[in-house]
Amino acid sequence: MADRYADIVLPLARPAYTFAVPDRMDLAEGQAVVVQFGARRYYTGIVWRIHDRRPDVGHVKPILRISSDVPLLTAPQRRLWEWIAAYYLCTPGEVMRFALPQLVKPTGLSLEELIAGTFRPRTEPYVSLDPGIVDEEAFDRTMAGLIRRAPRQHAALLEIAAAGGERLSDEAVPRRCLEADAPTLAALRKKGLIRIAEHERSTERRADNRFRLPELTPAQQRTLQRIVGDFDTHPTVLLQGVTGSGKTEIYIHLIARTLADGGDALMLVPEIALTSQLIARLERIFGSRVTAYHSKLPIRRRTESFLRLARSEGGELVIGARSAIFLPLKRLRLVIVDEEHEPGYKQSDSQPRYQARDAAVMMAALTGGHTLLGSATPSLESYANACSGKYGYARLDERYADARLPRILVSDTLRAVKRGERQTHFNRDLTERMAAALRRGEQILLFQNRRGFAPYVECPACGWSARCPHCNVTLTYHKREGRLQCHYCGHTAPLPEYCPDCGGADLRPAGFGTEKVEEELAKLFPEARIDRLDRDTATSESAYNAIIARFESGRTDILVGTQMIAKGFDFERVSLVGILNADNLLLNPDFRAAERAFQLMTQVAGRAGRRDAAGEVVIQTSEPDHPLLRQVIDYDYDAMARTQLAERAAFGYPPYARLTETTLRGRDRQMLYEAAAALAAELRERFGRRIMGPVAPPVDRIRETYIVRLLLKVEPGASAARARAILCDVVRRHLADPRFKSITASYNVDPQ
DNA sequence: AGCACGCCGACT
DNA sequence: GTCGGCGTGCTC
Repeated sequence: MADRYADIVLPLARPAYTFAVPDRMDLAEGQAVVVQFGARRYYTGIVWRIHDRRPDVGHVKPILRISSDVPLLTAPQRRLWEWIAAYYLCTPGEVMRFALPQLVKPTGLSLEELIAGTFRPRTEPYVSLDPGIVDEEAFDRTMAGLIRRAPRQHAALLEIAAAGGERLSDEAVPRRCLEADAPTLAALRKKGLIRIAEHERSTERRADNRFRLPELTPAQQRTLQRIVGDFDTHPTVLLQGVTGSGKTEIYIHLIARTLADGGDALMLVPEIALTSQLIARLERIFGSRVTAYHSKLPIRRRTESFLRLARSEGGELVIGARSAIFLPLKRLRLVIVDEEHEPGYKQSDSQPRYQARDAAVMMAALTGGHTLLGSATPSLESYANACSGKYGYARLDERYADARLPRILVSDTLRAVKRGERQTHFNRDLTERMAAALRRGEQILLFQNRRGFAPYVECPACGWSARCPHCNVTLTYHKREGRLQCHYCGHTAPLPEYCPDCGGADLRPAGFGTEKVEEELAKLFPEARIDRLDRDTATSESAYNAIIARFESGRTDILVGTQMIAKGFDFERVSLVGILNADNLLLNPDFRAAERAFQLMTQVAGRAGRRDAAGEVVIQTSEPDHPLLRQVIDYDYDAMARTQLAERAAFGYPPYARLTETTLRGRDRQMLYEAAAALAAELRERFGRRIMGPVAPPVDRIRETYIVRLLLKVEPGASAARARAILCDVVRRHLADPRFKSITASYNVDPQ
């Protein structure tokens, strides 16, 4: 028999390495194995390909053992990894690091430790009757003895017996399913009447498919039919539904159909931490079929979900963040991407820098399933795909109960200042309406796109401002700690008393964030109950939920917040929404700025308006005539899309071009810029005007490391894949120059 | 990514 | 005289 070899993907930024398959090892592609890599390191890797070609190296190490009884990856998943690695310019190993974090053990483990470190499932206490009383006679005698002197123990025993089934048995029931309290159970255990033991958490699925589905309005019904019809001819359908039209109900019906057929459904949401309300609703309908998943769960929980799904035979519903696309759903038929326009679907900070929405479309294609992209304000990429017929398209324009969209008023801050109608950050247009709303006992949402108190501290006398010594940014003033902090490297410094430059004593926090807005509101409306929702106050899911609950129950009158207030919840009593400063949204130079601004303002505006009366929205800006505002006021998505698509076409931006961003980093600024300029020149020989830059990003130094970027634009029709291959090749050769040894390059394909 | 191998400063 | 700093280089 010929020698067998296997290419093993390891969780590293390296290509697959080839190991020898021991003679009697029964190995399949997609399995996890343990190998020795280097002198002292052991890794779990994934068998990518089995073949008989010996690699051209002196020594080929053998695979040490198979480490999983279930195949960890389905065939479509391996194809997805390959696609992500090829498209987003990383290695399959980097995809593995992210997709299977439970297999990326800390190093320094001995082989024994690594092997012993195989997964231990989560357990919970289970209670069972002691075998000694599992007998009608013995049980009755015991019960009779307890009924007078220990009624609670009597009740508890009865409950345990009843939970075990019709007939008396020592079957174990989960502790959490019992009403009996801990002391009672402890007493029973002490008497030897019951046993309590840790068991693996029960994983049985409920078998029935009769879900209690929400009823659809006629409009929703029509839209559902349209989607189902479009799925016959299009693997992907875009559902554009205005805020409050009930896209979720349609999702639920589609999920129910999928599960009833024995298929799996995956629902991606942009920020899973903020969707506990949605998860609860899905659990009420689909019971234990629901798995919530995101990368902030403890590894143990993630592993448990992962293995349970790997062993499942279908009928699963996963609701998760972008990382959930990597779960081993064997019968994936439906992927729903909710709020598909959200930038959070693109992973930007680390490899793999993938766009989960696009990966979802690819995954559904690989499994022959369907993808539904849902949004009130679709990304222009998806919208263009719908217009061109690449995606199916369904629209849902009716709000529930004919709820009207809130009226939007643009308030000119400069004019308000001139007329003396501006107090701190509030125009009179806004304060008057706030006062009126408070008088009527209605609630107010205020949106400010910047958290914290003041983004910088400056000296009005000489213009000095506090900057980070390690990064090229101003330090943010955190009032509560009374310190300055760098949001990039974490450096902190005390707030100086005097200006270090001119000795001036009048250092001022400048700019404003949510914390400052909150403080000013308290002065303006001393009797109002004010709360704040941003990353600083919603530090955990429970803190977030508490703020939301206070507002929902009417214990808060005014809620100030960042984007966070635009997500998830619908508040019935909100009659007024204020956008405190639209300027930074409108004047951002990014090519996506207008699209983002429209999406954000529309989303925030959608929070206003009760079932019975239209709400009002006040947008404060110094650019009241900006054409985008007209489109926001009219809720005219189509006009926005037409304008923006025309601009993108004229200037060659997505969806009319594909972008790849190359980032160069180095500690030696001079050398970095030299390398970048030379590289750009070399690339221009190949790509001409398709190369832009080098450009220093807004923050061009972080932790003593300088950053420059180059952008490659490839027009439709040309092969973006080929262009990227050439790009990587040129960059690799260029950086091989010994002078540029300390410079690193990274890529971001389709940057957001 | 890690870890080894390899050449220059403050410690027993 | 050695312990250890982190700069390059390799891992089937």
